[in-house]
Amino acid sequence: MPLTDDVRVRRRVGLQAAATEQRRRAILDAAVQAFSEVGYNGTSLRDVAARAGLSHTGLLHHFPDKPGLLEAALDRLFDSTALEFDFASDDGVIVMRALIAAAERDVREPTSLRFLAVVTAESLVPSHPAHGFMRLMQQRVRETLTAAFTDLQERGLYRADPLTPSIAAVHAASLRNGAIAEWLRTPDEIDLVEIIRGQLRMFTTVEL
Amino acid sequence: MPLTDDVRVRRRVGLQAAATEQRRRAILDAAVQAFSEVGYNGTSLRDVAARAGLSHTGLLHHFPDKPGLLEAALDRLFDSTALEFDFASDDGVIVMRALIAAAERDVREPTSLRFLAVVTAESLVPSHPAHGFMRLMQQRVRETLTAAFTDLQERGLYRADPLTPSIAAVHAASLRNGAIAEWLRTPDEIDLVEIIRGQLRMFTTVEL
DNA sequence: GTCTATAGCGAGATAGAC
DNA sequence: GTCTATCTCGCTATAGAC
Repeated sequence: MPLTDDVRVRRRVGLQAAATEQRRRAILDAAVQAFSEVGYNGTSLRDVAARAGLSHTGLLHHFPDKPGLLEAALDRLFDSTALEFDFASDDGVIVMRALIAAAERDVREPTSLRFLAVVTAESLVPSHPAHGFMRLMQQRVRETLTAAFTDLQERGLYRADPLTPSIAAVHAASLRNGAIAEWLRTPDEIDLVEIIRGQLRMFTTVEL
Repeated sequence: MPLTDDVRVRRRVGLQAAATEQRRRAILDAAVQAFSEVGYNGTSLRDVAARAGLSHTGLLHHFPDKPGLLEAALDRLFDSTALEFDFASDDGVIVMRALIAAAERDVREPTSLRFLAVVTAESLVPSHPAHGFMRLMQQRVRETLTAAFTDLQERGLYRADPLTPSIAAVHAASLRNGAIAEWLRTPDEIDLVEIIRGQLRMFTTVEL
């Protein structure tokens, strides 16, 4: 039972909603760009708004405040990443390959990576608005990797002994984040994909 | 040939210089504390000055400006670290053991570690005042580790093949930085020393 | 060497017109 | 839905008294 039966009204409302959605996307794109360049703390709402082509009060019509803007940008990033790569698979081999595929995509298309790395780095201090979110993500990544290495071990494809799967998970997560930071500082001196692939190879007999 | 022969004047001047030096140290201690808690960007000169027990203008008598304060704090940290641990040794085994000893000290006494990690993280964005300094440090660490692994390889104590010493250096530096960040977020869930020792063991046959 | 006072800026957020 | 105008705040840095 629609609120209105007038098809012209519905169409107009639909168009408006689509335009608003497009506006929101443009603002989020601008925010990701700005955050990745100067960090969340270094970015002003006026800066984001200018990149998106509106005033900062116009921006605040679409998002409640600055932390809300960051949260929306992070949510969108994680939703799209989950769609693209199957980190949730039960199969450890698939997770290993997803890690490498994600690194290859990140090197080709580094905007999202830079955004996430910069915000992750900033959020090390507990007062940062994304601190809690990032700690949750860190724990989820560790759990995912632990499950993947455990699966490999049960299938006889694991060779990192005496490191346990949960220790190996910390190794893999730490090296990944550390290497991303090194790569962002000196992209010409590091082959990020090979660093990550090289470490995962030390943990499994599967060809990667 | 002293500027004055009056021993009382020399003594008074010496006492004053010592008091000033002590004041500078207190300010640097306060700055390291503040930076480690809320980061360089999140810290105001008023905050540092209050912790050190003087006004922010009084602080600016001892340091030229905010970037100058950060630089002085970083210089002091690296000078004291170089005194305490022999990272410059030609002997790869000594460097490996220094890395583990430094981690043990860091876990016991985490203030310096937290300061360095937070500033390292923040300085990922190029506009940060410590960006250049940290990139230099990153390259120096890589060179040091490459030399250490090369030394181990020449003495038949290296087992990370097919990883070359320079690749292993990136692995070691990245994992160290990444693990420090993980540990600072969830200190109870990670044994930082064992993570670092565990990785170095994968690279050498020496008992660590 | 340290202070008070203040200049000057840029930020986040709100009010109200259109 | 977007704007201009404004409020209020905190910051770095300087000037000048003591």
